[in-house]
Parts: sequence; structure tokens; C-alpha cells
Amino acid sequence: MAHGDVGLELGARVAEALRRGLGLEITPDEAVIRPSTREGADYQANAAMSLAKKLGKPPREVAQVIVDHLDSADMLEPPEIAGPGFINLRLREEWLTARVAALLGDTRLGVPVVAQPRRFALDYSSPNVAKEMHIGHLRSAIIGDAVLRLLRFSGHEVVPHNHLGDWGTPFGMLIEHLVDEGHGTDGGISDLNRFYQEARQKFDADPAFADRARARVVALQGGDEATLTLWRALVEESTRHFQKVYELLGISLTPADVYGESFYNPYLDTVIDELTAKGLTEISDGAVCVFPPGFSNREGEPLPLIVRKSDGGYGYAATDLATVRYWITERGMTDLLYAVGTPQAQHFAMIFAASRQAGYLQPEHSTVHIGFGTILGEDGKTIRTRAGGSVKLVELLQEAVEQAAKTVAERSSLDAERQADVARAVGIGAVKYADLANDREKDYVFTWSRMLAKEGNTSVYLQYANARCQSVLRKAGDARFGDIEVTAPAERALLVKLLQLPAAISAAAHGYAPHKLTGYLYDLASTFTAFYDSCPILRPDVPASVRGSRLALTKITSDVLVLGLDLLGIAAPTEL
RNA sequence: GCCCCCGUAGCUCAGCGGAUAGAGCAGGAGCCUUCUAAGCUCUUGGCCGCAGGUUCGAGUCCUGCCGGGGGCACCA
Repeated sequence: MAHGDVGLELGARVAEALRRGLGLEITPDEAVIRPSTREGADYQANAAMSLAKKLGKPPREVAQVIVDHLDSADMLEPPEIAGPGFINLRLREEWLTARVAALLGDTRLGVPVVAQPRRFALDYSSPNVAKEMHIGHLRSAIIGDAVLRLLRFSGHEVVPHNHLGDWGTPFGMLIEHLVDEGHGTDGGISDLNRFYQEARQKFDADPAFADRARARVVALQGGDEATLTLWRALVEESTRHFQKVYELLGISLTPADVYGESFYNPYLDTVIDELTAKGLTEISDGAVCVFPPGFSNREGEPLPLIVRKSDGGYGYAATDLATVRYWITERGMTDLLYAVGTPQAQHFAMIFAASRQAGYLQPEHSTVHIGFGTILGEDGKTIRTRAGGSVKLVELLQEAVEQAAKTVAERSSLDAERQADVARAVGIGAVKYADLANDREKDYVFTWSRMLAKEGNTSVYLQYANARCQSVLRKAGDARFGDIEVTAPAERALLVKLLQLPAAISAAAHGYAPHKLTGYLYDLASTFTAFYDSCPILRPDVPASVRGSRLALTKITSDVLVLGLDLLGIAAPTEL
């Protein structure tokens, strides 16, 4: 039985008190329940102050009405009014212990499934074919995957789609280069970056090659079967590379999730026809444009969304409009999500606006650009290799694992094979956690030392806390879980914290904000470690009932940490 | 020039209109005969960029300014 967010439950009770006391209807949210940092208070209700003016009564009087009518004897100690009208709420031990006991063995750990599931299409990762993934591709993959996991766990349907850059003029030169290199001999391209650069160089230096490349673009767009076969080979080769990176990173995308730009080709003419039929298009400088209201260029003139370029080719605006149309009208999605960097904010705002005008989006549909900031080097500028190139993702991840392996070797007593697994979990976890722990819309500074630090708010701290839980549980022998009891402040703090998982997941899912979950998990891990430090579990002098209670708390804590880390896409080894 | 985002401890960052603004790192003082010290406890450190305004109450909302970043017509 999932009871959900304690704050919402308190809010409902405060709302009920106001209804009974003053005949006033408010939502649980309007009760303004907040976790409290005050000594002796777990939560506070701030509704009295916000309602005082509306009611024409002093806030403390409103607070008194709430307290007088609050039906909470089962849940709360007698509430106290403080200051201008705060109501301090302290949960009763009996209530806490019963609630936490219900978490033992609950696979959802108290987190309810949403009442009204929605259907999300989520665009994330989206690298370019024939280019190796670099650090610029990291955030979309990590954030998108965490959002996917959070929404699915919350009970929504989520269909990921990997919007591969698999179409366009560069494919002419790439295919010609593939022909020159003798496609079919081994089928593999060992270095995608080099392959792309060689093609580029030939295109720039060799006019005959450039002509062939241009002709090849025409053949590709014309559906020439031999050309398409070569193009598919390139796409498949790249997909294999992407898949390796996803597996290393622990990203759940598969080749089945690929909906590349080319996928939408058959719809592009339709989109333009429909936009034109609605009277939304204008020809401007030879290009077919839509001018959604409210956007202007540097001359103050309306800013166009160029759906068909003056040379007759389609721009990415056309593809993105076709994407909206496809997922809403053909697939019946209710929400479209895009995990793409914030520099694209204006583009998406225009796409969404035009999609509303075109009628692809109706009022019941929502679209969200899950934007994220840029990864910066320690100099505060866009991160680069020393040579000035982009940092290859595979190399970055390998370095993370290698650095983690050094620390693991110093500290772990596990055998070599299991150490390798731990190093992978710690190294990859560090990269993902460092990304997810910051507000995604801000740029963040990529620092090995901070990311792989052995202390502080890092993934390894959470993994370590879980490993300690697991170690205790392994050593428990025939000791059994028992009823939860509170015998120390650190124990009580842990109960309160364990019950805040639903609120954390809800906040993270609603705001597409994984950092709200990392913050909670770090809090929980700290609370647990303080408990672990001050409350012995297996020592001989601990009474059996206390041991049973603490073992159960340890088990639940571990379950919450493992679930939370899993929702972030981070592994939680049982030993470090 | 217009639009968007960001300025919080020395550094990296949380902060939902609510009480005396919180963490981590770095600095200082302690804690391993004890379930994993990748840990714990205590502690130093803030005119929340500046100036107005709204509000019973502003780091949070509004306006202006200063500083930083990004976007603004056929690359995606």
C-alpha cells in the first residue's frame, strides 16, 4: 500500500480542518506544508498566514482554528503555533514506525503510481551518424535516460526516440568516401571521426570528388537503391558505435528506439501542404517560411521558421514539425519531451508555437524542452582536449573507470574481476551523478577531482552507504527483521527521511529535475551514516528487538538507495 | 539593437513567497581494541551583484542598472 507524500497527507488534513472550521475550501497544496528544520518539528503548515488577509482575520487566529479542527491525533503530536502563524507539526512515533514498517518488502517503497498516466514521447541522445560521440552528447543521454526512468516508475508510458542525424548533404561525401575505401571488405569503420575528416578533406581538396559527392546526394534523395544500401551501412556502423557507448554508460536506448531524421522524410511534403493549407506559410527570399508570432530577428523583423530552403531542400524545422505531427497524430502521445541543450530554446519555442498554429498540438497536449547547460572545462570555457578537439565520449568514460579502478585497488579487498565491476559502477556513476546533481539548466564545470572525490556529495558516497547497509545485512546471520522502534534521535531522523522518497521522486519527475532526487538521496545517505555511526546494530549488547528494528531500517535504506540510484541510471554494487 | 538564462560562503552548488539562507570542498579541532574511516562529530566563513517596488513577509515576484553566458534567415 503506497501512502505517498507525507506533506500532501498533512495538507489534506489541514484543508479538512479549514473546511470544518471556516467552511473554506483549499487544496492540500494550498495548505503550504513544508519540511521543517526547526528543532522538534518535522513539517510546518504555513497556510494561516497566506489565508489571513483573504479571511480578514489575524494569522494566529486562523492558525488556532486549524489547530482546533485538525483531526490528526493518530498522526501528529499536538501542533504548536509559533511566530506570526506557523504551525509546527511533529509526527508521532507510532505513526512513523507503522508507516516505515509498511515499506519493508514494498517494491515501490511507498511511491504511488500516478492517478492519470500520460503518454510521453522523449527525444534524447540524438547523435550524428558518421561522427563519434563526444562530450557534447553526454548530457542529453544521461538526463534523458534519468527522465525516462523517473516517468516510467511514476506510472507513465514513455516512448524514447533517438533522433539520429542520419540525413543531409554530408552523406554525399561520406558515401563516396565509403565507396573509395572499398565498402564490403570488412564492413567496419574503426575510427568514425577520422573517416568523417578524410571525407571532408577530400571534398574540400578534390573538385572531382566534390562533384561525385553532390551527385550522390541527389541519388540518395532520389531513392537510388545502391546508394541507399551504402547509406544504410553507414547508419548501421554508427548505430553499433552508439550502442557500445550506451552500454558502457548504462543508457537504456536500443537500435529499436532509433527514429532518425530520415524517418520523417515521407511526412515532410505533407507538413508543408498542411501548413500551406492553413495559410501559415509565406515565401521569403525564396524559402518557404512560417512566422510564428512573437519572434524577431536582430533587425526587429519577424523571425522565420524555414521549412523549405530556397534550394528546395528541407531544413531541420521541417523535420521537427514532422516529428511533432508524427508523435501526436500517428502515435497518440499526449506529451512531447526534448532533452536538448538550452541554446536550442528559441528553436523549440518556435516549433511548438508553429505546431499549435498548425493544429498538430491541441490544448490537451504539452511540449517541454528539457534544456540543459553546457559542460565547461576548469577554465570556465567549453570543454576541449589540450589539442583543442572535442573530447571523445568513449575515452572520457574509460578514463573515469580507470581513475575509479585506482581507488578501488587501494581500498577494496574484492578479487580482481569484481573490482573491475566496482570500478565501472563507481567511475560511470561518478560521471552521471556529477551531471545529474546540478540544476540541469545551468552550465556545469567538469572536474575529475570533484567528481571522483572520495568524500562529499558524489555517487560513491551513496554507493558506499549502500555497501555498508549490505555488509550489515550479510553479517546479520540468523537475526531477523523486527518491528520498527525508535530509541534514538538519529533513528527517528532516518524514519522521517525514509518517508520523503515519494515527495522527492514526484518533484524530480514533475520538474524533469533529477537533481531533486540526488539531493534527497544524499540527504538520506547522510542521515543513514549518522544513524550507522551512533546506533549499533549487530553488537552483542544490542537487545534483539532493537536489532530487529535497526536491521529492518538498514534494509529499507538500502532498498531506497538502490531504487533511487537506479532511477538515475547508476549501479549500486553490494560491496565496494 | 531585441529576446532568453545566470550572478547565493574562498571554490563548486542547493534553496518550493515563509521563522535565525543551507550542503559539499577547502581551513581549524576531535573520533578507528568497535557492524566497511570512500566514514562520523564539532567549528571558522554570507550587505543572496546593485538600486527601487509589490507583500504581513522577498535570495525567491516586478522594474531599472551592472557583470557573465546564449540565441537572433536557409548547418542541425
